[in-house]
Amino acid sequence: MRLATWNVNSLKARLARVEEWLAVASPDVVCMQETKSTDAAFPSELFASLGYESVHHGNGRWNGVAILSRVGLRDARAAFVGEDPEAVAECRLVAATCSGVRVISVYVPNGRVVGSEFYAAKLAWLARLRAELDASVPAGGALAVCGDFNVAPEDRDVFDPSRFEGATHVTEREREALRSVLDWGLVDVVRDRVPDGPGPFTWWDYRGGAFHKGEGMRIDLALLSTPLAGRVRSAYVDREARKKGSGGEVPSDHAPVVVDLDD
DNA sequence: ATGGTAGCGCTGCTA
Repeated sequence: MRLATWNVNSLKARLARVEEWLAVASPDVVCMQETKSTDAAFPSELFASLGYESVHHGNGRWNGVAILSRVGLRDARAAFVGEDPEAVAECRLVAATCSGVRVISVYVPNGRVVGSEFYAAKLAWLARLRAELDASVPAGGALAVCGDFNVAPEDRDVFDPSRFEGATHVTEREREALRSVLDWGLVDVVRDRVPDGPGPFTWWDYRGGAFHKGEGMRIDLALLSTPLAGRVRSAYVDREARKKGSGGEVPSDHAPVVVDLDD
C-alpha cells in the first residue's frame, strides 16, 4: 500500500496539479491539508471517477483536511473525541480507516508568533492530538498520523538553524509537544529511513527562489505506529511534485511525503 | 533592498 500526505495549499488552485500527481504517483491513500475548500465544493465525484473514495472536512477559506482512498474508507470522523462535530471552528483533523489502517490527516496550527495566543493554541492543539490517540486508538494497532505539523522536529530539519532564531516551528516547546505525540508509540518513518540531515525538506517558501536554493524545512511528517512502521519498504519526499506541472501550473509550497508499505 | 510569493477575495489576512 502506498500512503501519502500532501499540503496542497488550495485544492481549487491545485486541482490540475493534484490530478496529474495522482496519475504519476499512484497513491492508494492520500492525506490532504489546506484544501481551503468547503465540503460542498470538495470535488468528491471527480476523485470517485479516479477510483478514490474520500472524506473532507472544511469550512471555507482557511485550513481544510481530507483523506482519499482506493483501498476502502470507513468510520470517518472529523472532530476530536468529545468535540461537537457541528461546532468545530477550525477544520484541522479528519480520520478514517483504510484497509485496516487508522489514518488521521492533520493540519497543525502555524502558531504565527512565539508567545502569541496563536502559539499557545498550537501547543494546546498538539496536546489535544496526543489525548486523541490515547482516547480513541487501541495500542498495538495500525495507525498513521500524517500531515503538516508546522514543527521541524530537530535542527537538521531546517536549512539553516541560525535563520530561525526566535521563530515558530523550531522552538523547544513545539518540539516537546510533537515528541509527546510521538511518545504515544509512533515512528517518524522518513527520518527513520534517512538518518542524516539536512532535510529531506517538505516545504519551501514561495519567496526568493527558496526551493531552488535548497532553503526548506521538514514539517510534513508521516508518523506510523510501531507495527505499521515495521512494514515500511520506503519513505521519501516527492520533490518532483514541488515543481511546476506539465502545463506550467504553479506548485504547492509543500511536497508530498510518500510511504510504501508491504502488505 | 527592513524586501520577497501565493491564495482568497476585494481589504488585508494567513502562511
